[in-house]
Amino acid sequence: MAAADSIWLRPERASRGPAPGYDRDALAAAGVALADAQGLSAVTMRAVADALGAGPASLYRYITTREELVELMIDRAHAEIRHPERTGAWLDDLLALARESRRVTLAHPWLLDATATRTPMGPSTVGYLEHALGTLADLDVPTRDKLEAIAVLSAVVSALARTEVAQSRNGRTIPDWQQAQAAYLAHIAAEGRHPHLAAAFTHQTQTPEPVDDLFTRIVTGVLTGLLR
Amino acid sequence: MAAADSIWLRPERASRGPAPGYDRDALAAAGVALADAQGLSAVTMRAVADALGAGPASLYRYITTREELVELMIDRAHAEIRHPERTGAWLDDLLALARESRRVTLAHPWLLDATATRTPMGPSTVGYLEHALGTLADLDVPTRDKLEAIAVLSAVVSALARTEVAQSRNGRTIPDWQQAQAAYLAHIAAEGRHPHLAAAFTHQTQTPEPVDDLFTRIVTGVLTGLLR
DNA sequence: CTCTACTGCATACATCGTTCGCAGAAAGAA
DNA sequence: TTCTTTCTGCGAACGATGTATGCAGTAGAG
Repeated sequence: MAAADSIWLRPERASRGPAPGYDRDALAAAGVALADAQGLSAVTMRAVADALGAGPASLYRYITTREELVELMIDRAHAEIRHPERTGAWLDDLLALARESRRVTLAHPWLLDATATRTPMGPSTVGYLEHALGTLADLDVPTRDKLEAIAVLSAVVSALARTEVAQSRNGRTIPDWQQAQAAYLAHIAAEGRHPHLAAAFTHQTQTPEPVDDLFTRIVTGVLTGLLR
Repeated sequence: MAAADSIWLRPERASRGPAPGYDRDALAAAGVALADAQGLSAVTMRAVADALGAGPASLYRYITTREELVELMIDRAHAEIRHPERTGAWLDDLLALARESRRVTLAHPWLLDATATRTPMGPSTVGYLEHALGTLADLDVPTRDKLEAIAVLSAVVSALARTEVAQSRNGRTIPDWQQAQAAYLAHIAAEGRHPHLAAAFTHQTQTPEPVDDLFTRIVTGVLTGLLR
């Protein structure tokens, strides 16, 4: 196995030897269950092995590294993104796809951590990309602009989902770092050296916009700005 | 010290006891130097302590956790973002600020890892935000929209810088995961089940646009889309 | 001067990803 | 069938990491 082989190009089973007791899908499912319940950091090799009833070192018969396990988990989650039927109106279609992406991200918040630094490409992720490009097929702009718009769209959806997750956790227990950040910002605002920021904070007290409206408004703005 | 205290609100020196041998700035500088040279993962407690000539446990007299050290590093890097003079044209001003942000991010690529999941607020980060809001002070749109636009702008600048960093590393040695991903995408394109994606890849062979133009074009599109 | 609260730091610990080596099982070759 | 090859699960161990603890020494407060 060459060093630069994708797990998606490597055969799952060898031709010789005893039948494997597990498979990639089982590892991915166990990892997703753990991450859904306790976050991505709970997905340790030992925890996944335990969940499968396997020994800690057995996982390395299926993956070469922990990162590959996360890749499997990401693609498994991305498979939950439904591809809405095309209506012909590219903006509506792309909005529908973005909403699906948001839904799955909120269902698996650890995706924000897993895809924070890069987005590994697996079958489902590639399928998502193909569908997004298909949505824009009839639009007369350079292919380059379409790819850029899709990339920016993903970044924006992630950013929005991140703030949503942070706020939804407020209902239960507020993480230490958020409390510390809020305290510091309050101090800054009270200090008087940042008038625009202080003004922005007091303006914040109006009735909040429904999240769905906010999502639609921002995504629409970004997409129309990029695709004329 | 309460659990939810920001490092920026905690006094740097105690009133009693011997004079500290180092200070927060020295820790941050050592961390930045290590990260610039070998990436964020090279910033271990022991490595930073060694760089300072200190023992491994000494750092905890200045910070309570490794994350706080990274916070110090982030704010130190963000201090390098210059705040361009306001010309009165908000789009030009915000573009200039975005270019500064890009410049600093490319100078300290580890910022992409450090700020991937959240952006901790320190004095410099707050100063950046204040300046960005000031740039939009005369614009007649809701404050809410301005904050959103600035947040989306940051996300887009990071996303663009990430691809730039990935491509610039290509000049030297290509990381394994990039080779693997390229091989998989080539396989997908050759397979024929993803026509739009395959078409996009072949279209890619045109003469590349200068990076600065690409940056300006995308950021302009996003901002005009969001701020009418 | 005395006391108190800090300082640097050696040491230790728990946890993590990963490697190694071995006994046993199954597929292909004979 | 029998032999050989190549896989399987996995116990045990290794190196690295973030962090806690306890102690000897120092400097400002009283």
